[in-house]
Amino acid sequence: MATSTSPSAQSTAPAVTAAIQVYDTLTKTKRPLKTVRPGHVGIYLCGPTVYKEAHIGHMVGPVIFDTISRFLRYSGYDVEWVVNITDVDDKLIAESQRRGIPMAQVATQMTGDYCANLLEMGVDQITHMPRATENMNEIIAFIGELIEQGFAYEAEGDVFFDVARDAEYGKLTNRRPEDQQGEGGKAATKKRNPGDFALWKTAKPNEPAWESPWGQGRPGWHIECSAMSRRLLGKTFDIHGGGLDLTFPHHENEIAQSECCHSAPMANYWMHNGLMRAGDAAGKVGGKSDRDQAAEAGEQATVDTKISRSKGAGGLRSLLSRHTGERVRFFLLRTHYRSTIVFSEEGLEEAGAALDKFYTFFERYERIMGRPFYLDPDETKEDRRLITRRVDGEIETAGDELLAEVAKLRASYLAKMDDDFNTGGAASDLFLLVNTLNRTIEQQGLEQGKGTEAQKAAFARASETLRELSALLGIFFKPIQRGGGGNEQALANCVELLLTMRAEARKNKDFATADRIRNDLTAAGIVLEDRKEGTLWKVG
RNA sequence: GGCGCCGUAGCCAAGUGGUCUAAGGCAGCGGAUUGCAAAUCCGCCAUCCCCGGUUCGAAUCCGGGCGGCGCCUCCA
Repeated sequence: MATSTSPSAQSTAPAVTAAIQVYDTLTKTKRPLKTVRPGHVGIYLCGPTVYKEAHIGHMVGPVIFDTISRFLRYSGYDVEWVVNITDVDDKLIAESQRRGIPMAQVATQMTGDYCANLLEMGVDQITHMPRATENMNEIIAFIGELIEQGFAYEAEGDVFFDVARDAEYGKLTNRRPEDQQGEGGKAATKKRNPGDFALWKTAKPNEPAWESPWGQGRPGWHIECSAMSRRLLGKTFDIHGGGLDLTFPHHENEIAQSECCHSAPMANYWMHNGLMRAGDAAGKVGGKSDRDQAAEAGEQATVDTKISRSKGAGGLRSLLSRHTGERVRFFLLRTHYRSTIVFSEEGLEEAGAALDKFYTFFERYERIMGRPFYLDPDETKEDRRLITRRVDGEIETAGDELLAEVAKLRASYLAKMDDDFNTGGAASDLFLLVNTLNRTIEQQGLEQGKGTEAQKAAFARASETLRELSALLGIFFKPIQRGGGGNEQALANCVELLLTMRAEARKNKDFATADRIRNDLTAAGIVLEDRKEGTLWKVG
């Protein structure tokens, strides 16, 4: 496969890399990314309906698209990424009635929860987060245009999209309305065809409602995405994303609305991430089989709490109390975004064990270089979005063996990212990179201060590449938290005291005492590491 | 019933026509190092669900099985 990752090709190439391949669900093909506007990528990702706290399944899309955004920006694109917030919908109304508070309050609370979780996961690339209720004029106007063009009709205060008028309807998921088994739902009697879907729903008493040409009501689910994507990204934009479960009916209907209205493609690439499922049972996390199981169990509690108790996959908040956001993010990115991810506590633990390899290296780096591997927060706060550009990360090997190897790994890593954002494959190169770095430390005795200046410089440059590449996955930005609270100094003093005692015991070959101190410290959560230069400890 | 996806070592997982007698991680096993450990380094650990076909050549393409999963219900 042709890539432009060789150093010589890069230096003369334009700012934007032409080698990025994207898989498109609509055409079922992988093809080079060609954007509507040169150097600019518009991405629309279907966001959450904010009626309940988020679970881990809701993070899959944001994490992968955050990573894609980073990679595109790094590759020279100006990225505009929209994630919508659905803050008006049947479930929101139900939740507000159950809790006896206004729908808007539920939405605000849950949007806050969602955003807090995003930040915890390192998702900070989003450009716009438009809310449906703040785009009513746009939505109503869009519906009006569809009616005007004959693609939609009004029926007793409801407005439906007329599927029969769209010759291409069903092209995304390869289905025809007449093959479907559904009977059209509650509003079936008002519809011309069972497959017609609501653009506008007339309000029942005591429901939130907006004024429209068809009376008081609220928008249907799909129309907000057509209206808001047009407002922010234009009639035709580059990438539309979402979970695989949204292909039908949601995305199919978005395509119908937007493409009938504009006689133009809605998005040039449709990207769908795989769903997450629970490890011990069938069904995706939060999905149908979960709901069925909960129903069968006759639980009083809502279906979603049942999921959290039975699968351990419930509220993100509790998950993030057991695992760092970085760990969860890495767990998600180790699998290709189009694959199903099987959720399990063990899988998360394993991701953590893998990350420890890097954390250990960062400590070695600090001992050698005398400064943290992580960038100073002040250095990154201005533009944490982009640590470096692809072209700036090119390595001058200057005949150095280490740098030559690092350059090779970097090229391999970038080639995998170029190929439909293969984060799992790319991550493997990160492990090879850290292994190379560790080997260099061993061979050159860098921790004993033995290396030459040139060797140290090469090591520093190679480490810089590790930071550059890991930043693309959105990991290793901030120091990991070890120890806790304001007692850190006191803890350190106590441990140092015990280490002094142990050192004396070892000097006297009193290994029984030395081992007892180490074992008891281990039991207390302090892990020791004896080195030539002295004993290191950390809260493990 | 219709439309799709998936099946690679004990586990997770990349690869989707030759460089694959198949990456990487976790676990495990040998060795170096260590007073013993830990960490690190070196080494070991799979012929790709089954059967048939296409091809000079298949984990990769086609057909048929078996097994798992999703959508067709306003679920990311």
